[in-house]
Amino acid sequence: MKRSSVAHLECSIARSLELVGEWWSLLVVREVFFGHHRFEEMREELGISRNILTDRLNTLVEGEVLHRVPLENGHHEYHLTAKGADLYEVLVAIMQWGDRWNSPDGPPTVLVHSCGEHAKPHLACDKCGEDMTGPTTRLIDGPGRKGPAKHGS
Amino acid sequence: MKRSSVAHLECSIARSLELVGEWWSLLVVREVFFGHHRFEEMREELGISRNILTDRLNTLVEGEVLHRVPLENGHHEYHLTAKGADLYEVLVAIMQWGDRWNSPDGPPTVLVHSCGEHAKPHLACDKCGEDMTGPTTRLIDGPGRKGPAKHGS
DNA sequence: TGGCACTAGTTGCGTAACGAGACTCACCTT
DNA sequence: AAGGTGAGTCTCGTTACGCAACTAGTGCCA
Repeated sequence: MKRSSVAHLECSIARSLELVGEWWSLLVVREVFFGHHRFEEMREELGISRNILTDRLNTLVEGEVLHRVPLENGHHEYHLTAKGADLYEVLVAIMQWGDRWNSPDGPPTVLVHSCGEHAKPHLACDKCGEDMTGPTTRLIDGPGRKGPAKHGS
Repeated sequence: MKRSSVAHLECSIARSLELVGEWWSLLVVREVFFGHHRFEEMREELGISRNILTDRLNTLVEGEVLHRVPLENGHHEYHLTAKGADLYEVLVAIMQWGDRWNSPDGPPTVLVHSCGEHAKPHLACDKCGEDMTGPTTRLIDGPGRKGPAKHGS
């Protein structure tokens, strides 16, 4: 049996994970964010096998998260597309969760904002600017739902 | 060979994925966020095999993302711990990315903020309140880094 | 131009993870 | 007592992953 697709779920989380939810995928994207654009660079940094890295890079290129930039010497580099760069918030959210719950000695890496502070980003409402934590929100069906109503409108 | 650990990476992203990065894990957490607390409920909703769901639930309980709440009839439910509830921002970030890039017909589910608007949450700096997109930030080493410096101090 | 090194893979093989369905076992219902 | 439901376990076949060895395309240097 092939690993199940989750495309039937009508859920943006499932659709995203279909593309970047495999083991290693988000870490490869992280490498590119950190400025490691070459195959061998990523391999040494992550300690991933060559064949797996090849597979993940191909998947990410097909999914338009990365694109290959040819170099003059016949080699090439992997760079983020706009879609890939937009994963920034996902990686930051995951990093912060790890900082809070899985880093007893403090965060290994800290974000600095252009305002000069060691900032902890948080989710804010783009309409009112207030904090958007779980209890302040609810879910409703959106225009992209084709199946039976799920969250009430 | 066992699937590689990524614990050596000294990275909160890697540590987080070590716990919730497996196939199905975040979708199981999503189910609990959506109010599906029972084994059969999640199984039917996700279409996941029983043995895999058993495994993922055990891993998430061990990792203190979920905990079992016993019911009077001998059964039990799975609920979020504080650590699990804190994954909210991660799931929202992933959902929004999917909304933007993988939902041509519009988002299947929409977040409504308590201010009454169909809001798109964004990352804001907790110090100055301004937007925190990639270009406005940089990374430096934090107190939890034990290995060689990586991002400069 | 033969030899060596570097980069970026590909191939083959062994092990671990996953998927489907059958089976178990406890409790509930009638 | 028979049947149904919830929550798993077991078995077995397929897929994914990890490693090491191999290949192919430069680049360099003598």
